[in-house]
Amino acid sequence: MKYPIEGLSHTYLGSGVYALLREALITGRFQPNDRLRIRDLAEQLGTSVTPVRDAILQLAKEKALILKTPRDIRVPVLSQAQYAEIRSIRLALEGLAAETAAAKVKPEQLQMLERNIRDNLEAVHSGDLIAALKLNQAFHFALAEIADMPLLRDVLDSLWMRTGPLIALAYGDFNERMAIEHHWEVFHALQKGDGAAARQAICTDILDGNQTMMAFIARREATLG
Amino acid sequence: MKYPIEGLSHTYLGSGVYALLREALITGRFQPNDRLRIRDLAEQLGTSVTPVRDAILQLAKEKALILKTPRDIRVPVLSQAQYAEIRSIRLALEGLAAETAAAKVKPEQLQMLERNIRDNLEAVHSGDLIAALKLNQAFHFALAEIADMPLLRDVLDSLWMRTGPLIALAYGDFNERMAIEHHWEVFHALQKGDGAAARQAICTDILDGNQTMMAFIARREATLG
DNA sequence: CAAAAATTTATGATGCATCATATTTTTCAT
DNA sequence: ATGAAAAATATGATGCATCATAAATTTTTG
Repeated sequence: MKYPIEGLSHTYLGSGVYALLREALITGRFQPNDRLRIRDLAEQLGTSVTPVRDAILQLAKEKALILKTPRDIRVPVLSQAQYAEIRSIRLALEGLAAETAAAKVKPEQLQMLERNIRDNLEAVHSGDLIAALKLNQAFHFALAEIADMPLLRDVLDSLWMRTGPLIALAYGDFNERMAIEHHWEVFHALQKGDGAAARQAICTDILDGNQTMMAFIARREATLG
Repeated sequence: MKYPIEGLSHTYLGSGVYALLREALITGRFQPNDRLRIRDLAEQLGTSVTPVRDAILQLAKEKALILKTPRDIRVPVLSQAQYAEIRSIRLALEGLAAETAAAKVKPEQLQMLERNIRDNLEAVHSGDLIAALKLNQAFHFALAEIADMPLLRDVLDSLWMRTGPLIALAYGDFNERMAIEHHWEVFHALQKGDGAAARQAICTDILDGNQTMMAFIARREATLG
């Protein structure tokens, strides 16, 4: 697996490495409990260790990576409790974002959302898991952007990165279809400017598939000790 | 001003520097728009630049510091919009924490809260601003801990760090008393196990003084351009 | 052969030299 | 004196050498 780093913003190699690792986490290129090595990554990326180290320290701060010991860097394995907590936080924050978005959404943003949902449907039908995961993420983040809440958006980003490896793994394993019908409900609620309905819909979307995921984690915990 | 770094966790000078800078931000030792220099800090702390750089990059990622240009590192100035957004997020998350805490709180935790409130009252009466700020913060974080939501706690921590310099500045400027009477309401709600009341009380606490703070920001924005 | 000890290896932390660039100061022509 | 140009300075980014330590491997010993 190669990660070319061509053409990345100069004056900040570290940011480029960060972005690459982040992407790899969200699209499941790394799996929970995978170990990362600064030197290896640096070699693959063709940089020195410094930018890689910067990026890894940042990801570790967000808990998107774990420094089990000072030199054992791993993709974290989420416990059921951690997954449940993230879900609770997402319900609160994405609910807030959706509700706020309903009062602020502009026509072109609705168009953008509609486009996203259609693309996502297509990706799901054609079995392109990575594309579907990215579009799903984009939809959720879009609500925070429409709500004009960039800080909230950042918090979501951080939460998402932590569940990324697990989600990708689960969907990859099950071959289960990602369900996005609730995105339409969110869309229509925004269209009507109905904040309460938008909140309700996005929360349902988050809760949808929750049982399956909790069961998946439970099974993993049982298997791997 | 000296920041001794004695006796800090070995195997990680960076964490120590991070903790010191964090503390300095929250207690108002740095003011909004202050510029920080890696080399200066390294010298004051008696370390090399590497750990300082690590810490600063981390703080920048959390937006507790801003890299205006790659080499102009500053304490961010919050706009009214940013302050308002943080307030909205805090209402959602601390509300969730308080509500959850009400269902889980243990007697010794109630004692701890009571102790915190009494200490805080004392600090306010004796005019010890720094102590009062720290105790206030500890109270809010305690709710997340009682709710057993460590991730939420981390998010709050990050949000708090961003408002820290502003709050400290505002209170220092006004000589206004920090009001903590709502902490008692939270306490009694937790005692009764009344989640809704706990949520209500902590939200009121957050909103209390909100007008004053918004006005303060507005005045600053007008003054400083 | 097994357990303990010693050695080697792997790997991140730290410090620091160098580089590029932004900022400041100085110089100089008008 | 003024503004432009040039030089000097300050400062973060990057790469890398070195260090400390944990992990793995080999050797030794009973």
